[in-house]
Amino acid sequence: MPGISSQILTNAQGQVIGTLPWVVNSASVAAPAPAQSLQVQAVTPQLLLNAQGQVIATLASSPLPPPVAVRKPSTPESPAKSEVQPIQPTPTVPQPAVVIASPAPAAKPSASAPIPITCSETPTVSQLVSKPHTPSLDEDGINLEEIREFAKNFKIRRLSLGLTQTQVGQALTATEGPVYSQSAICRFEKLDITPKSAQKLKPVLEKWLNEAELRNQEGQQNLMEFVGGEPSKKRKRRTSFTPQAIEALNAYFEKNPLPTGQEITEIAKELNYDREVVRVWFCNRRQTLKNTSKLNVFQIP
DNA sequence: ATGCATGAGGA
DNA sequence: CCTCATGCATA
Repeated sequence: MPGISSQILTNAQGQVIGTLPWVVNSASVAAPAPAQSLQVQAVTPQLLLNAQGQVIATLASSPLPPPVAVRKPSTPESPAKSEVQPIQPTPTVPQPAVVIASPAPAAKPSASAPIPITCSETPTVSQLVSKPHTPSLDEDGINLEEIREFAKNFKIRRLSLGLTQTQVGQALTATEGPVYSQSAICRFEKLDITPKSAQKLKPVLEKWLNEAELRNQEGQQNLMEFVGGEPSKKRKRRTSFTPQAIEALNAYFEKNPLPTGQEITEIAKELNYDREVVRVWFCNRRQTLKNTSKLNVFQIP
């Protein structure tokens, strides 16, 4: 049915919540599309963002001048700045070789440049010598700047690939090594985590992203495609505190963020909530406070 | 994007 | 019990 493209609607997390048929200029769509087995998006996606920069929709248009597409010989910018990584665990996985349910690898004879990184900069002596750098390391000697830099770049590059946090999480499941959820991706991007966690995630995401970009260049967009919703363990239903309860809890927290077991019991009885739920509330409150006062305090996204 | 839950590890 | 790293579920 030429002339009709689909419009995919997603929520803030990039989860597909619906699709709409969309009629486009029929004159531009007559592509027989020979090699098209079962993938949905072999096109360059265009993202629609809201005020908060969240993806609210994805427009998939067909054969039109690709805005942000393949570019391997030239390097318009230098998103990947050469950076030294002091303590890289050096994973013993030489080639994880992303294994996804893809129909056929399809011989793509086109050679690809594995590492499109180019340093066209000729550093001057002064640059080499006097590098103010301001490494701003944290208590554990973690380079916060580097993390922030990468987090920012990661998001940009992820969006350039037209991928959502959810998709990255799913794709990660298919690859070997550590796996992280949409939540983790989200928190990493906004640095709503401890520097320690961030440092752990960085290599994983970096490696994955590089491979994803490579696939993209080769047209092999079959990086993901997996909706395998496997049954998960039963979980206690999330407690929803009333506004009054929240208010009371916050008041208690201000007075004493670390109540004793006895105090917890009293508070729980007072507010008529399960004791364990109240205890966990305090734990989470303390944790949230910590996370949002580290890497995050310096930036205002 | 975030709130509550889970589970490992440490006193 | 606490902290920490994470994730499911939900707003």
